Amino acid sequence: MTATNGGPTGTRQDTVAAVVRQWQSVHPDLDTAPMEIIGRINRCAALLQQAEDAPLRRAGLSRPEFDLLGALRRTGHELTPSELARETFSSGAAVTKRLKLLTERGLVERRGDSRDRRVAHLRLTDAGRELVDGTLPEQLDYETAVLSGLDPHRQHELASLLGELLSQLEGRLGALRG
Amino acid sequence: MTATNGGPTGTRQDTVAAVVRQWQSVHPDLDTAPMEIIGRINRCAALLQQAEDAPLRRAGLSRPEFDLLGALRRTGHELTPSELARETFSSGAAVTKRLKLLTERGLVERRGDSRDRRVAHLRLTDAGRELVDGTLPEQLDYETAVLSGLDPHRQHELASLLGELLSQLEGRLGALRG
DNA sequence: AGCAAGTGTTTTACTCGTGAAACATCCTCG
DNA sequence: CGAGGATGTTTCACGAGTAAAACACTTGCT
Repeated sequence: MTATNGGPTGTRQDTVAAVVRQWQSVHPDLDTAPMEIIGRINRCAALLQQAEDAPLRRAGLSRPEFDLLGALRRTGHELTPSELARETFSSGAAVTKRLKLLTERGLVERRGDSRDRRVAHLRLTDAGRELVDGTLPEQLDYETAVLSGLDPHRQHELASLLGELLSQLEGRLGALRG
Repeated sequence: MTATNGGPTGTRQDTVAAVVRQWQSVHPDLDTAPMEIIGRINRCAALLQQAEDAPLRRAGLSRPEFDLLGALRRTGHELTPSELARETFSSGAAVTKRLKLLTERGLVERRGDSRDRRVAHLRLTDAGRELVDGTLPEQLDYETAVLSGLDPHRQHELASLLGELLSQLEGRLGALRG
């Protein structure tokens, strides 16, 4: 009955596998393979977001906020709101809101462009940079721990496959039309 | 300068790789390996959610709504609101709201338990079941197309690694404490 | 110069999800 | 039997994101 599994390597079943099995038994004709990737990515993302953000929350930051600060830190120079939106994959409106909060908290400073008075330039304050630099190592340690159930070889393999998928998606999406 | 890459296999770089490179150059001491998995999972999930839901939206359903209907369909029997919440990994409040809309749309029916008058039992109406059965194949076809950039062998590999990661996460998360 | 079109940013109105409290009902045990 | 606590579900108040409109400014054209 449980024939799809590779072998008795002690691998406990994940919830997505169970869901897929249910669908198979209701619609044996359907090719449910995509669920095993997409369903798992979604579920992993959800679980990781819950777990992963613990060190960030301790620093009083949400992940989107940290992403914004991180973009400023890692690029090493000022960014405009629209650049921040691109860099963090969020909408301009969301960036505006976050910037408002983060500047109020003194983590980010705003400077108007002298030539073009529409645009703003954002940079980290000292406090902001210290917060990022202090939080990032903890965050990475925590993420390392979260992933430690997978041995290094598999982690590398997974990272590489995800990279391939992602670069395909980033290149091709938008070309597809439902 | 660009030494970490495996080889010139023609693989276009994904955005996460670029972000990781930036961090490396700012903090060469940090182990950024987890980002290559977690960052990519998050980014894939975001991209997939945008793309992937096209056939669902045509059916007038959001993904959470479809997940709810799908849970009823694939289990094949009635479910209570709390079972639906568990099954779709969402909060009870969210399930209540979705059920309200879906029953108003005539896709789901509610029946009170005769013994315990607190609990409700939900089932698909004929219209609901037809909608699920009509939409799922299109959805799967679409997902297949979205993933088609990866050859079948790699898809299988990826699914399997994600399954391992997910079952680790589902088992271990909560045991970790930031 | 001065207007139209374009671009960068913010505001607005709205949707959706959440946790906590409220509500309804059941169960247990004195 | 009836109070107290547990359990299933819904309501409430709120936070966060979005698309589209509004706003502010620049640029190019005549």
